[in-house]
Amino acid sequence: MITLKLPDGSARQVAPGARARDVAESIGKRLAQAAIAAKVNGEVVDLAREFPAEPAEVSFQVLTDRDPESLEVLRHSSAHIMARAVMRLFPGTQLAFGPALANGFYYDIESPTPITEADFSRIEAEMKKIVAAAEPFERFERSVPEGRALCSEMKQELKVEHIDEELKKYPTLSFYRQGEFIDLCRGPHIPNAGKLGAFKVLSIAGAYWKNDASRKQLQRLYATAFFTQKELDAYLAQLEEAKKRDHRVLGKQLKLFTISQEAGQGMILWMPKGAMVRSLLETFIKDELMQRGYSPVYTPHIGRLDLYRTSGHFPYYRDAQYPPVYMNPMCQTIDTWLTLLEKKKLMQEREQAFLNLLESFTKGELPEGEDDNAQYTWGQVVLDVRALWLEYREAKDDEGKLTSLRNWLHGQEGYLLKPMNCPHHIQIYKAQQRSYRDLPVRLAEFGTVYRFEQSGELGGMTRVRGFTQDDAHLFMTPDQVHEELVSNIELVLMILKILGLNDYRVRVSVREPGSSKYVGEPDLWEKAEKTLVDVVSQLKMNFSIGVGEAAFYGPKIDFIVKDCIGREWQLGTVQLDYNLPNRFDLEYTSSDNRRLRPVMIHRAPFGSMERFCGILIEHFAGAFPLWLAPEQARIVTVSDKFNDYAKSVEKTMKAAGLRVTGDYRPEKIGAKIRDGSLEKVPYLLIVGEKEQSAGAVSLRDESIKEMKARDVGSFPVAEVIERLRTEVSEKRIRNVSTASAGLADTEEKYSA
RNA sequence: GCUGCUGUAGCUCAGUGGUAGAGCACUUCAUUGGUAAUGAAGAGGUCAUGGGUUCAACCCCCAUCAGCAGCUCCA
Repeated sequence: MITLKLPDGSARQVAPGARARDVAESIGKRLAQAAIAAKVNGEVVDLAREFPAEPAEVSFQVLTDRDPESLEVLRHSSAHIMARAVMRLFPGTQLAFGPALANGFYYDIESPTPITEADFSRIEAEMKKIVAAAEPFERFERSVPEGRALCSEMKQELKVEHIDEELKKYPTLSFYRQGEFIDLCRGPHIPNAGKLGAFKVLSIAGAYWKNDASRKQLQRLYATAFFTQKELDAYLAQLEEAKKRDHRVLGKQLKLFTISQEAGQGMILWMPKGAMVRSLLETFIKDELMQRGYSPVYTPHIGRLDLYRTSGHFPYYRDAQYPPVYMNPMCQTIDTWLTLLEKKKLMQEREQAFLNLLESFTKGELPEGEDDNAQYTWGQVVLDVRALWLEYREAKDDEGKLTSLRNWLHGQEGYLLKPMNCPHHIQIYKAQQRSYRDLPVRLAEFGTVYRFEQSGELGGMTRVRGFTQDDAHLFMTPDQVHEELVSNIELVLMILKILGLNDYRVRVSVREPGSSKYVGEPDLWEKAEKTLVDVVSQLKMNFSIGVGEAAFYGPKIDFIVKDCIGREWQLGTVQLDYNLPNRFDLEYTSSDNRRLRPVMIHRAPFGSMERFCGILIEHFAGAFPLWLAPEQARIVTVSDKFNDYAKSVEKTMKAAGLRVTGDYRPEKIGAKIRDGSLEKVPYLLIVGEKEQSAGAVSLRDESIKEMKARDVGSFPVAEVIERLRTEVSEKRIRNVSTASAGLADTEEKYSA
């Protein structure tokens, strides 16, 4: 006999081979009816699963629609039901994977005729039929060869491939049958399709087979499912609400920023109100940094290619950069030539074309008189090209050709739009002799960088091609590292706290073992990674390890927050770097007069101003705290008889350092209040007969939820000024809603 | 970059193979109103761009650009 320990502490005996469903029935009929799955020793299993003889004692729980695990089971089963419907409507469909997600599920498929949004209603109708039939999910097992044969027989080639690549190491394969539909699947599943209360097919998108961009692209059908229609409706309503606070929507409505097709994709144009918010944030952090011993610096937006060859940015991350700017107009072409040769993709025909081009440049007379290219004369171009042409023809093999192209390009003057600020800051460090007494040197700059993100990645302010980091580089002795790390982590935490951004997680990002995308010696990496883990552990922070998330020069601690539609974004970052000091040969003089290598910390508490402000817009739903509000108060006159008094109030308040405007349109007061409210002005100051005679304003606080309670009474102007100034200096947070706008957050926020 | 969808007035969106509409916003006039929308009139568009099909294209086809969803990527 097997002993089951139930959640209420009681125990039950069952014979081996008994099913979870039998136990549920023996406990109660209603429980059995409500049962979705069971949990045995922490593992969720089918109700029909038989208890094995071993172990003799297990914990046991019946899961009903009230348990969160059940929803996951339901959604996974829904994926099967959806796949079954698709198979009926699109014969010959290949199935890949169909897992449950935090808010729904998907199934990756490949159908002979592509599915479009227009098919969603048909798919849903077919699913309804399957649900109405309420057929059971039946599990059965096969040996690997038998299972493979079964998949092959069903013409499910992707499943066969998966068995061959992954599953063949297991002793048996499990399948689930639902009517005519059989799917290779680990389970568990709901007892029958009738348990699916409400569902909706949401979207279709491309997804690579096994998440590998080099493999074929399948169609991924997204949907969601719930036990009741009411829950589904609530979820869809939440999605709608979240959309309204999307920073792209609010940014337009509140005139915070714009992106113009003419200025270029991924380029944020800060409008006056957005710029005000950013400027206030910058001032805030700048003041903090000055107190913490940072030195502000300024560096240009472009830098010589050699600088970035030394740092490693240029060679390591070509794909993510704007192409370099060369003085010689031929360089772009030679650069392409070199890249093709490096990637062994230079066809002979193509090579000949390049050579012909070079040769054509070496011929002909030089133009007489004034040259119309001020940066690089034709004479220089011809001489340069001729030198390369001669050398390249001499090259005996690909190696020789590569060398000639490389040497030539290295001799050409070129600039890169800077992808990072560190090399420039390093030059400032190097510009003078550094003693151990000077360290740590902390150089800070709001540095604008440019990265050529793939076009499909761009969106709003959170993923852009030009952005400004609240960057700083700290140069220190090895034994100062710990203290500097701690103080920077505290800075990030302080900022998040002041803004009420409490929904974040911490990740220690380390290198991917065996990957070639990192510079430096493994033992330095080892050391750096260990240091970071030690520091966050010591600070008793919850964190996860992000393998492969490190920067190419070192590991980092990232602070990641969610936007209102549930996507995660890295904001603050603190990075430890033993490599760039080596590459740039940085030194300081120690107390015993030796030349030693400093250590660097790169850190950006906001990450980028663009992304941070984007997240903030969503976090506050556009209603910024008073200290950040672009327009802190707006004077609303009851009629224009009071405009003169209102203007004097406006002047007084502006003189007191508050950002105040006046609405002097000949509109009715209700309309003006409505406009002010929609524009998320924190305070509206109503001015009419009573206020004018009393030297007062009537204060309307827009952060009060109940509209009728917003009128908080009449106060003397001086008192209102005092009140607002206090709120500003306290950086009081008004009206904060959760960053995820109530979206289900079933994932573990932290893992230790 | 890939797959799919979308692009009409400043904004949100209707629309038809026979050269365009609504609401809001804007301008003007009237109204001087006490805590979420006063009324009227007016102005405003090469229907993303470039080709093609057609007697005729905003509509159909192709390409490009951009946006959205997702995948891949993200120093």
